[in-house]
Amino acid sequence: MPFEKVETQQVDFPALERAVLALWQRIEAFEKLREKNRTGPRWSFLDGPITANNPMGVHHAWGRTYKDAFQRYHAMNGKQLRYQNGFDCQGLWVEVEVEKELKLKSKRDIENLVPGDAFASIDHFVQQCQQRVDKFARVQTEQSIRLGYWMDWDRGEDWAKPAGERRSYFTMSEENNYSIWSFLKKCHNRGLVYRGYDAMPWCPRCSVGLSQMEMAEGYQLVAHRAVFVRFPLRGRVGENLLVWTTTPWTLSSNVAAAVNPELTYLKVLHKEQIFYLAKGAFTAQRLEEQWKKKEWVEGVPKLTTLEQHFKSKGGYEIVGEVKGADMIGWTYDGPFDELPAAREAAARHRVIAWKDVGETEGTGIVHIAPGCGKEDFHLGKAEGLPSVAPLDEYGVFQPGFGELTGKAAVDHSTTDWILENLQQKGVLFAVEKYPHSYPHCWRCKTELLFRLVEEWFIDMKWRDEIKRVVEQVTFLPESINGKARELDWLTNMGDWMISKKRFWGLALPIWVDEQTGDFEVIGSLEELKERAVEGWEKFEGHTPHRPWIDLVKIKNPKTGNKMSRIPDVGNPWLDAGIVPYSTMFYNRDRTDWEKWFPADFITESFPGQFRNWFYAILAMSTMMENRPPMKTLLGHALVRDQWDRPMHKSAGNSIPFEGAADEGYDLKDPKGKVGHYPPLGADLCRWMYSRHNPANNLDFGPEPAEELRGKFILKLWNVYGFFCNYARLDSFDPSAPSVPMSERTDLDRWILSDLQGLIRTARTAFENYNLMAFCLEAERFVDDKLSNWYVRRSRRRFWKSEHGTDKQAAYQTLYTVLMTLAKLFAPIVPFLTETIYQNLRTADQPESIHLCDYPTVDEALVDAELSDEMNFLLSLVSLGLSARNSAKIKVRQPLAEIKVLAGADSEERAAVERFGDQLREELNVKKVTLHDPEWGPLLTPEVKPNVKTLGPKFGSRLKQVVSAIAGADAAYLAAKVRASDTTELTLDGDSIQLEPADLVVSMKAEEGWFGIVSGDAQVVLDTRITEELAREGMARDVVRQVQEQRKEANLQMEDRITLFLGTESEKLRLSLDSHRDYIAAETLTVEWSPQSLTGDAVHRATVKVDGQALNIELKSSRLK
RNA sequence: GCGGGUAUAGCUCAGUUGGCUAGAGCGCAGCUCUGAUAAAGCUGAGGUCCUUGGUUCGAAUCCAAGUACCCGCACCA
Repeated sequence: MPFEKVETQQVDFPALERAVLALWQRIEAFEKLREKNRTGPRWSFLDGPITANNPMGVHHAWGRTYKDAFQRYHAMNGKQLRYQNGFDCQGLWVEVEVEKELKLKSKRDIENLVPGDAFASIDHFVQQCQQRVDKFARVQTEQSIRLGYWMDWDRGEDWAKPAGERRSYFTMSEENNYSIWSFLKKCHNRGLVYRGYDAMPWCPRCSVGLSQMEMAEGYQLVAHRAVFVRFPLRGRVGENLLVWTTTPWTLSSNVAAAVNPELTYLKVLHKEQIFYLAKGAFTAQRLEEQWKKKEWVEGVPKLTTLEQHFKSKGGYEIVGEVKGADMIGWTYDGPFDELPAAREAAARHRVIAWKDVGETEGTGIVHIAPGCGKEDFHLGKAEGLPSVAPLDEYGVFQPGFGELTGKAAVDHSTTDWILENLQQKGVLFAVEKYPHSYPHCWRCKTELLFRLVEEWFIDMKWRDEIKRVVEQVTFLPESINGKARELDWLTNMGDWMISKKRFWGLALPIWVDEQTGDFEVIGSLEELKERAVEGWEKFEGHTPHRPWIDLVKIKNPKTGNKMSRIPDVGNPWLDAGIVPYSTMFYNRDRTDWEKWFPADFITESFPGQFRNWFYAILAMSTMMENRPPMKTLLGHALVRDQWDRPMHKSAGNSIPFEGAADEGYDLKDPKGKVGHYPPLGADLCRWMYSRHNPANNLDFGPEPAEELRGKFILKLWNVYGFFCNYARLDSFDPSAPSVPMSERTDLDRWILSDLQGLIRTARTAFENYNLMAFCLEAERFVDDKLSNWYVRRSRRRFWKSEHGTDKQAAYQTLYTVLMTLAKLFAPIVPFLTETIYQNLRTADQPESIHLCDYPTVDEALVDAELSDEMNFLLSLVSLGLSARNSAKIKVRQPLAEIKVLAGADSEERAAVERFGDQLREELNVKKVTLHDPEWGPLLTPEVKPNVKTLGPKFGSRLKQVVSAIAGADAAYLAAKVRASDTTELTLDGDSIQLEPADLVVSMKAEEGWFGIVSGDAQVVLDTRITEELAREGMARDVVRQVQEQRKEANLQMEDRITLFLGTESEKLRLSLDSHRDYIAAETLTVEWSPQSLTGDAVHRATVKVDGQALNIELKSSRLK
């Protein structure tokens, strides 16, 4: 079976990949792989669900490459796998996109989609969400297939099935939702589910409260107008508290003012009024650090101290001090006491104590609005103060707030109105722009505000149980210390807010008796059916989503009252967190579940996940079974652009997956210039991801990609092409009997030995989830060892015309190496390796490389000694080339001799003896001599003064110092320098000190030789070029020029020629005459023409060899 | 503020349990090679392995402190 010719110019890798996809489909490669491993031992991978809300980007491909690579590796080792991909379906992110599509602006719009019919509206909206998920799940499926990700993907007819019956798992499936119900039931049985009334972070656009996890995502540095306002004290005429706030709208709901009892407060007299404020706050350089570090909002001036505020407003006088503790209980007039809603609070304004009040920001007196802040709420509760809740779910002032009613809290104009109003009342002391990090909705970027709401929580007081489970999991990569991060989160996290006042999501199975406040958690569909007293018929047949599930009512066994489901949907991390149970059908077949649980491996991008998915699966699994859901977790960092900036569609620096894989893409550089780039193909992306350190962000883009293509993909491809293109000419038969190792060359046995090392590295790397270690080693193997040494040194063995054992050995060796490499790399670059394999395989080998076994180490081929010796040889070659380079003699010019002084190591000497021929050829010398140390040194040190350093030290005495150095024993000085010792010299009776840097040591060889030293090894080259050597050098030049002309003449590699060489130069003629046979052999000349050739088919050129003109005329001898 | 991590060439990064003269790629400079050929290779310059102290025969590696950056948590008026 002949090999296909391999194109090595302009290879279209994406096209080859598409051909491989077609091949896989045609031969049903994936199905055959599953069948082959059907009864194998299990390897359980659990996919973290990808949000099916948009097309996948290149950043998703990192994790998916890992997922695929490890699965393929284990499959090649005969393991049985689940191959189940997951889609995350429910939640606000989908809702927001659907809102955009439908051009809806608020929750109100959603409920009015079908005018006047909230039920139908919600039903429609929920269906739209579901359809969006289906749409993008399909898109992502296609993209993943193109990436080469082998999963049990849904195909045509599968998409018509309910979500729960498809091949991939969908978190919107009934199985998933009801599994969460059983989790919540377990929590409830332990009394952990509770209803909380609290000031919660709230997004006024989405009309939804945010959990602690979500809060963390959305902090942004923004500047707000902060105000200093005075609260006149009651019963202390002319005296005021000075308070400060960055959210003026909350003043409308002021109830109290807090001071730190421990702090000292100043009485500042200003314009006949007394102002109280903390002593430390008066002169504090506010945000000094941030200003210095440039953590600032552009255009915002530097903050001034409070003292400066007073100065600039007409001066001040400090007239006394008072302890914070002594201020407790004072009463004051609030800024908006005239509002009806503030009536109750107005009567009770007083100064309260709060130990957390500081004096580095603000005034040391904190305005407390229990309806507008978490701390405020808890303080108010503790102090028995009323709460004023000013905002509705859209962040708009409710009735009772006078002119504020109907205004949105975060509107600029609302703040304007408030400031003006305070000004009119004469209580506004100062306004400033204040930059600070403020929470925003992570989804829609709207500024959050705090609102008093009722939400549902899981009490996380059982966090220690989760921690014990976490202890059993291996977190990788080690350097990011994932376990510590997870434990840290578990220590600090608050209770889990599981409710969302939205539409598309898990229906929280909480039914409430509104009259008594009793509530129940339903744990399954069956339980609900049993308990249902109303609405079941209408609900039956629907998925447990709004609005249908809301129709079902149950009865409170205590009171007989009807109980209704709370309208809230669930936090989406519940959806993703239950998948170790739901996707393995925990509630359906516990035995089967046990076979796959816990997962051997999960991998996701780590930023955020320690409080999201990792947290959710760990917490939920602890509650369900008190067991870790996975054994090993591999996290990876983020994909950035090639300039290390975050990728953003809007910045023009994100790369769509299709662009990277097939279509090419545009990219805007930091200067704003847009460039168009060709596609990379999936394998190149996969290799980029696999070779990268998962702990570090990856800078993805055309430049790093090109670099890798050049140094790895193309190198491998060129070697493969080299092999095939010669093997087909020679009709090499891979199934012919193998040449015994004893008859193979050292070079053959060396590359095979090092190949075993690479196999070992590969296996260790895959087992330890450290692909980088393997890929970097693989690059070195392909580049340095295979391409740059083995193939280069072996080329002539392939070219020669006779078909002897040596040629067969070379073919067999390279064939083995290529086949093995293809299998080693197959899990990482499945397309390229399949292409190579398909061309190399024989009929008796499996149809696809992915049906092959992963290579194992053959200890019989390992020869550590040979590897060491070869390494030394490589360093000698490098030394020799370096010597030639320094002596300015090009490699083409042959030289008479090289002498090598090896180190004390006997292996090094052995290497010189063993590989003398290699050294001779590679360095183009006639003779290699191993120098015996007993014959004396090859090189002697020569020490020169370093006048640059000596000049400043010795000034006018420099000349004397220089001659003293010249007079000293060079070997002694050199030894001192080598030992980094100070040298002492006597100069006119004085002793002078010379530092190592004052002396420049070089190693000199005897006349006519040029030497170089590296560690213990020394190499000297005979640089004397005799007439004969010069002639030979010229002959080699002639060969090269003729070859060049062959190429110019468009001759084929194997074409024979008739050649005429004409020159006026006597030297050149002599060279030609004495090397005629050599030139003929190298250039495939079968006939020498004594005179100028004639005819159209003659290719003519005049070139220069050694400065002399040479006429080259040649023609293909076929045309004769 | 609390906790964790990192700091190696101009840039991006490797560097296994402490062990030769600390490496690669890109970039830069100078070359070479030419039947893998619109490919490839070599050589060179460039290092306070963040700083200081400690442990050790020996530290880029281990320990402590400091500095800078990154991440996580808490983020407040």
